Amino acid sequence: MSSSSKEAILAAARRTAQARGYNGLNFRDLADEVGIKAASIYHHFPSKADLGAAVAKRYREDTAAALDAMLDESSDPVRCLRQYPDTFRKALQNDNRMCLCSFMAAEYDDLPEPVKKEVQAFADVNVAWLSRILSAAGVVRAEESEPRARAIFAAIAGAQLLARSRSDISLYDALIGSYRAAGLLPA
Amino acid sequence: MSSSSKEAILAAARRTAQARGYNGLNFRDLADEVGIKAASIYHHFPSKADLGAAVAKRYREDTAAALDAMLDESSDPVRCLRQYPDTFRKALQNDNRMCLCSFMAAEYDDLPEPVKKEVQAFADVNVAWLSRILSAAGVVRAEESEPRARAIFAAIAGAQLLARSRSDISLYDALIGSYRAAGLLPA
DNA sequence: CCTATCCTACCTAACACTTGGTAGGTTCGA
DNA sequence: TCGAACCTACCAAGTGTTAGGTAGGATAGG
Repeated sequence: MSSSSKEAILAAARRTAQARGYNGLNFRDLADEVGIKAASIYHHFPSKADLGAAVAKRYREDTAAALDAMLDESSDPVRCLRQYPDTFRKALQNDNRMCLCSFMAAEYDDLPEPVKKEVQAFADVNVAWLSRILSAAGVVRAEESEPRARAIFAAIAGAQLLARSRSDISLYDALIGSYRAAGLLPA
Repeated sequence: MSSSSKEAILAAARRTAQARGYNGLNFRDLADEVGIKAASIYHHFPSKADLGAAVAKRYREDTAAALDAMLDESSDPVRCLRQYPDTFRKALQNDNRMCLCSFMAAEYDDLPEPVKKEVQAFADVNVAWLSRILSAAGVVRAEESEPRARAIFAAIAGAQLLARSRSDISLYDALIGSYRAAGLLPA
């Protein structure tokens, strides 16, 4: 298959970057994981910056697809809103990993320009989706749905970060519970 | 002065780590900033891990002192609660930097054990302070003050992260405003 | 049908550079 | 004269990246 190695590189890079960030990526380890040599990665990606951008782009696309699939499964926006935190929970379940773009947000100063763009695009996808759902659910006034979407996105990213720093997924669950109790998320 | 270089190293390391993380620290650049040679840092800190732990410890102590000073200035807990987000805002104002321990929470997998401990201790300090203030303010039931404190801490860290990824401090302000509007923070 | 050519996907081997860390000095004030 | 504070000079490991090569399949010309 023409793309099997390329896909394997993308997948391995995503896994690593969700644990060690963009700066934690290196061609030798990546190549080892895929079963090829470091130099061969250049056949698929012209530079580390390009690889990083490709990984972030794919991550965003996958997330967008997952969110849309959630909508397809249930047209009840409140149900979708309840399920949303699970998308971030999955990363923690996966060996205490975190959202790729949260990590990259921290690394922002060191990021090549195209990667920065992708990080922002990821946030946009999430906020747009949340905003739509909030509107549909009617839990906030129309003009408040986007600010609220942003607040929810930021708060959940923060919860994931804190839970990661304690390797404690039950802390994540508790934080989401507190967000609901406080009224940030619908109870 | 016996400690002037040591203090200068700590200060420079903190500045760098708030922009590039623990992995972004390196002895040569650090030494340049302080005006000494890289090897001389080893006179003050036996290893990078020790330096990292010392920086995080000092960061926590400084934060604890600042929070206590806030309490001294005003005994009104609601007022303190309103001021709390400013401590995170300052980092953003300082060249789009972020909380040292949020960055290190992302880098968690790569952190030496003593540094991990300090990262957790920093969160503990913040949560304990917030919890005390929330109790004093009586904005939540007593048994909810600690969970709520955690939720506030996590949410604010997330807001800082998102604002950083856009180099947009007004986004941070807007997020804090949304937290208040949603009821996570007292209005 | 055979052969020359080309392309894809990979390889080995090296490059220049950065990293944390060490060995062994020198300087200088108490 | 002793030790704190700093130095020069180095090392081994790891980094992104490049040069140049090879195996094997597709393709086209005779």
